[in-house]
Amino acid sequence: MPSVLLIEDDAPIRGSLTRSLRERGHAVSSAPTALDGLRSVVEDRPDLIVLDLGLPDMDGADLLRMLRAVSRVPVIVATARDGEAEMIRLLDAGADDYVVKPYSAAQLDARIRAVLRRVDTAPEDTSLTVGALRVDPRTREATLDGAPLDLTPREFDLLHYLAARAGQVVTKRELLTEVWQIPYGGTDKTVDVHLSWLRRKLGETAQQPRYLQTVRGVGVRLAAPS
Amino acid sequence: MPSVLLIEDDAPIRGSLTRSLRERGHAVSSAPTALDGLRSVVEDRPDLIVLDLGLPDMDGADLLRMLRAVSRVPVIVATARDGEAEMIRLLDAGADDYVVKPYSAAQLDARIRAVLRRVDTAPEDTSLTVGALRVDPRTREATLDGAPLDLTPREFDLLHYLAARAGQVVTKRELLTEVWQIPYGGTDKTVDVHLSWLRRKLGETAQQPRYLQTVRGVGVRLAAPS
DNA sequence: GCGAAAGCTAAGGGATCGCTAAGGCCCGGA
DNA sequence: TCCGGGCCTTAGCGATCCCTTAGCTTTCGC
Repeated sequence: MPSVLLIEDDAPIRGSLTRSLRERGHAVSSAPTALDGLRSVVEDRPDLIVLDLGLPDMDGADLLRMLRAVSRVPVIVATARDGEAEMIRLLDAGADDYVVKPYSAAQLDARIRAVLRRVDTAPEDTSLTVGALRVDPRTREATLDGAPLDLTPREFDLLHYLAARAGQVVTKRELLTEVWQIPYGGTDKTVDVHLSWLRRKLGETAQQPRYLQTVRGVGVRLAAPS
Repeated sequence: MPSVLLIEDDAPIRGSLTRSLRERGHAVSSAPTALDGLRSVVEDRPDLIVLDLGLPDMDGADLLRMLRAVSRVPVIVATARDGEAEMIRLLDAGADDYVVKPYSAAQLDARIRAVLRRVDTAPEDTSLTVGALRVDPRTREATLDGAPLDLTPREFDLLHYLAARAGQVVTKRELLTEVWQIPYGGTDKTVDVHLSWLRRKLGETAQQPRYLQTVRGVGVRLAAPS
């Protein structure tokens, strides 16, 4: 279900829109100020933002520029009827669509679906490629030679971390702190076991490595086979 | 010149720190609130952020998390003397250093330089080249004439240590303490054996040295062949 | 030519690593 | 609330690799 963030300072409008959009099948969060909106963008990672202009704490164009700098979330801007000149500026500045106030929930819903459809068909590619191995953190899918790998959460995180550092040797300590989020303590054997499982799913063994090379005494390295 | 962003709500402090840091050779911008700080981060892309806790519009930990989500700018946190518990939390949350209020501009300047130095030297290319020999500690790969050398951990560490001091004579004692991490004790023969193995893998002998030259009575030297 | 330093080979033992299996935790469904 | 399944951790054993030590030989300096 697509999640929508609504940035709107007028509480009654915010409440009724939230309710209406939820009824129409969106997961909706909302924020009354630019600052709360930014925080929500970072923490909740919404799929789309509806941004009402005229916020108390920040100019709409500024906020839009900041949103663009932070992520590529699509933004629908809501503006008053007489602000069409600014509207054009905002579209140029990277807004994906706009609605003119007052607008109905049905109208907004239609715009949201349209924008999401458009964005979905041109998905941004965050995937990493190492040889015939592809790792996409956005969808949390990994494929080898085009065939999907069935990985557990840890296995995926591990593979992704290694793929992001392809060619480099990574110590087990580093993996424990970065992938496992254990700053100290924890045992290397845990990593060993997961590496073993990864190897199996990658169709290789420690004796016949292809992607996952152990560097004895140091750690492990993910690299394309030569 | 490194650019520093100072996020601090107290205007007099902000002013005086800005002036002091400029005198010490930093390009300084400043922001009185979390929101302005975020805007400045996005727009000015500072090299480092000094973040004073106790901002009016946002909790320090939240802001730090947002900063981290947006970019990897190093952050120095300033806190009151009695906030040490929170300090630890913030360091765990990704702060790079901290200063305790009240602090002098000189002190802050020192911290800034230290953090920038640490960050600058981190992602550098660390590979060493001696003649046709290349040693990269990051990937732990060594090549000779482009062909990879299959080295054991100790052999690699030994070669790397010598390559970092190419042309210099290094004693076996020094190698035992620095490469083997044995401050005292240990026998030179151990080093001899490893040097022998290294020679073999480098395709040379003690009689016909190319890179690895023994200086009788003193130690060994790694140098490009003439 | 002698002694000390260095080179090299071989072998034993220790550390690391690979993999399997078992136990426990968490979460979702009944 | 109980149950079941998936997933992670821990434990253990076997295998492999690598480092050290020992011993002999060679080389160098005097």
